[in-house]
Amino acid sequence: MSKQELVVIGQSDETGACCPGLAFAPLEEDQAAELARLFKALGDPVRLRLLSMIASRAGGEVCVCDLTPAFDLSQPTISHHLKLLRQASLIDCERRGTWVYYWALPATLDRLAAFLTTSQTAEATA
Amino acid sequence: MSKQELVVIGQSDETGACCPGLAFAPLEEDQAAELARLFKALGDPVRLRLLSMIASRAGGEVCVCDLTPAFDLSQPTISHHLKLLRQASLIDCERRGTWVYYWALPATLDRLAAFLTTSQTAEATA
DNA sequence: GGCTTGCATTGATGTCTGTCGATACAAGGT
DNA sequence: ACCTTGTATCGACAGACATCAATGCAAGCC
Repeated sequence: MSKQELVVIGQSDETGACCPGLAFAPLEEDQAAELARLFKALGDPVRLRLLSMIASRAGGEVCVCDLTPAFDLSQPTISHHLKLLRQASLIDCERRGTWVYYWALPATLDRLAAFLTTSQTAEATA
Repeated sequence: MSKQELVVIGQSDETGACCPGLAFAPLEEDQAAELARLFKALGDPVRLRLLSMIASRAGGEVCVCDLTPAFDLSQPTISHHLKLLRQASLIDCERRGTWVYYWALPATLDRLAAFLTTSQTAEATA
């Protein structure tokens, strides 16, 4: 166990447990729309790589200037993908001086993970 | 950075642990493409509802004739979405007499859930 | 001030995708 | 054999999306 320093960012959706999990009850229409929006954000290889690069970063933050050169794509395209990830509350960013830094929002990721998990877990107390 | 080449995409199903999890290492390009394909299948509200209706079904199976009338969409459209879910290995089906029955494939769901989970779990034995 | 660099936004374009009607196929009943 | 019903496939079309070049904006530096 390393001192993981899990930050628990001031996350948006309070409980996060919007729905009982895919395998336990049919989705309501609005929940399906909301979740589909999030999964759609994950449904692109560039965004998945961006997100993994950000989420797996040691310090928890990545400068855009480190992300862009890792792809064979134009700078506006990377910026566009980062925006979509941000709109899905999967990442957030802050400008510090000249550079902009991105970090992952684990709450949203864990919420999606919980939704997909088919085996019953204890945390479904909501 | 030399022996970076071990690709290990041989697997596909069974164990499911294709990659160490989004928060623990940047994705390889092939892995990102493969996972994006799966998430894209989840990135539609109709498919999410279909999948949850199938996965949460008591007997484990649902007849298409029970799925189609639950939507305000044409029968070919539902059939199309079911095909996409099947191509993502999220569900499978079998024809029995006149009707076709669908069931969920938890392995793929759990694989995606594990990939999204940000906290370290014991099963990361790969 | 003016110049340079890092990143976001805009506008355009080609491709992908969700949807439908029409049709084909499969199986059971007559 | 024929008809009926359940499901999949085909072809077409409108809207969404990924991508780029051009431009805008913010911040540091001369």
